[in-house]
Amino acid sequence: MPTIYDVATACGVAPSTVSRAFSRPGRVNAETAARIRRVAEEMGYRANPLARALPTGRTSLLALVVSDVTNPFYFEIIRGAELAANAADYTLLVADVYESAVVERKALERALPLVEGVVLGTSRMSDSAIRVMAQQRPTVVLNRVLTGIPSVITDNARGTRRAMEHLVSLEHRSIGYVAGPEASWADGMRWRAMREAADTLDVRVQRFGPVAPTLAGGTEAAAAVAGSAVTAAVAYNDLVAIGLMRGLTASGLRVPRDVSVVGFDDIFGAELCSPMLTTVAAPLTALGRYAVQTLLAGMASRTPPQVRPALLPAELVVRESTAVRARRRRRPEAAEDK
Amino acid sequence: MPTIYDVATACGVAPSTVSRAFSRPGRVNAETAARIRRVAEEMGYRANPLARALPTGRTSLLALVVSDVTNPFYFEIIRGAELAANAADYTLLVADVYESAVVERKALERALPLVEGVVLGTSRMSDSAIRVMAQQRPTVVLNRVLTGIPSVITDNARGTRRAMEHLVSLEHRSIGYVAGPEASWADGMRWRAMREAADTLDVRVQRFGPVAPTLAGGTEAAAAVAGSAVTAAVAYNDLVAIGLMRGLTASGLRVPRDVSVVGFDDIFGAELCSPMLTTVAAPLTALGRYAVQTLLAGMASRTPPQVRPALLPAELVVRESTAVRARRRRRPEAAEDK
DNA sequence: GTGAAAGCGCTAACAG
DNA sequence: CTGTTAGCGCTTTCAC
Repeated sequence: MPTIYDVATACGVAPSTVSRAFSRPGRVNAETAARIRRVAEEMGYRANPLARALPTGRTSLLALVVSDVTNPFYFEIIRGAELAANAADYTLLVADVYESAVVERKALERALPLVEGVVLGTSRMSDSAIRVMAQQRPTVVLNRVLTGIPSVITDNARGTRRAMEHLVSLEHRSIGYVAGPEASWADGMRWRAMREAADTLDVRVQRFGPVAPTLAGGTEAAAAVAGSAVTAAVAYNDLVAIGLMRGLTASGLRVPRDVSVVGFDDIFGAELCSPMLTTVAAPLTALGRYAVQTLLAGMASRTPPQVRPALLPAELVVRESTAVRARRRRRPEAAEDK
Repeated sequence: MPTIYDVATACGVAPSTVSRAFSRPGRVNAETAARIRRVAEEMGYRANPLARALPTGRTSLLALVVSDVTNPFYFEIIRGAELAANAADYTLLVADVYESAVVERKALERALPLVEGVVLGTSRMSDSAIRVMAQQRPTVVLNRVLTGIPSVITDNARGTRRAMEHLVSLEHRSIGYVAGPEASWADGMRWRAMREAADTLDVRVQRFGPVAPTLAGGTEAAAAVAGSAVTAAVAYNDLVAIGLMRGLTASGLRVPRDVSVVGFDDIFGAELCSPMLTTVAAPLTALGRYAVQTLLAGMASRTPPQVRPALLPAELVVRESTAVRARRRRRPEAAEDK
């Protein structure tokens, strides 16, 4: 690997001139600059990023911390973030923390000195812990609002409203919500939006759960939903929705004929199930992309950037799990046992 | 951020002693070492990884290049790789290359000077390009054999045999294979293993396709499969298998009552579909883990490591898409049109 | 516009 | 066992 010195001697100039030719092309004679670049090219010279980073701190590395790489929710987010990072000539470091605040701290400790900024995807750390680390490096949080720290979130309220309007247009008048983890900020948001939409649209809503945000969680909620008067249900997320459909089917109901089901997020898998899931699609790629763009912007301007969270629009994707309410709700066999 | 100098003066020793206290604890007085560590701890000293890497080249960074982060096939691989990397106190850099050889080169160019080694997951680069980059940094390839370069692959032959045995035990005697991309090394492997198993087990096999390795590809193949005498089909991968089930269902056949279907890989989603897919599960996490362990081992010993590819066992996961062959094959409605 | 020189924070000989 | 001395390759004043 040739160094800047090799190029310098080959060009008959000082190393500092070579350096300038790359970092500050304006401040060097156009001709010499061109010559230097050409020679460097010929020699196959590549600046050593480590050596550059040591005096300047510019590592061209950004960290994206995800709570679980294995969760389909993140795939598109990672993709979007990486796209934006690469576009700005940054490399993205994805750290997986297995849903553990402890691992998250460790991963951050490891990565922080290496990166110029970090985006926290659904962090498991406390607000105060996040604030502490935000002082060390520019930070953007995803799916969480934290006053003083830039964040980008999905417009769940609007998405929920769209879902409700859709169900109402399908003549549903009594709609259930299968709640996710109590601690989830998104869950609170969604349930509140549902109640508001219910008021506006003049329909009844009923809350089930909370359940774990998994297939099993959804299945677990099926009995209660089946036993209720509800003709449609919105679930905390797609996994819960799919589990719910499965449980409903197992207890003798048909989706969507007897009960319509709507999920949240539109993860990979929402169109793998049968019936394919109608869901409020989170702008996953955009979320990732916008998060790093916000981060980059904040890094560029030394002033603390936008204080209010960026709201990215959610969109309702209508597939097969929702249909016009049946004239009469068929009683599930399972419910008769009770 | 305190530096090594701050710790040194605070302890009344030379900086090099502090350095030694951390990197070569044996070569320094146990007492002073302890004192240094304690003081460092108190001051919140953290070695600057950049500064350490510059003279030594030890960045504690490994790269994992995946052809598409968005492909569920990789989730577990990434998880496994990250686990192994972290266990060895390395950080994993995941680079997504959007199925493009060009992007792959670029990503590698960016990451190579930063990392100590790289694992290539289903690389889109040519063999020779891979060999060139393998000279720059220790390399391990996944799902591909490349003489001279360590690789770790799934034991597809055995997995295929298990699938065939399973189908035969279910009384199937005529089995189809829906082929994936011609260029796929795994595809050739699987089809060959099927033919061999067919000989051993005395059943007939028939090849369909090739189709794209996607849901649509599978759906596309459904007509041909439905029109054939085959009572069971093995698909190139899970996505194709799910698409196939869907297509079969659409043409009036029932899975598994009329046709049994088996996939490959056991991606997230294989148990989301209905019926849940019986599939030859690739040891995804193990693949990732073993790849970085192999890489690390190769980096430790200066001798070029194991030359023959590591074969990781595949396992048949029986779910709902396979069943005993029906007495008589019901003719699909669609097939009668032909 | 260009060269010289002083580091960035750490490691690795080399002496003592 | 410990201190001294050079760097790693690049950037950045500061002079000229």
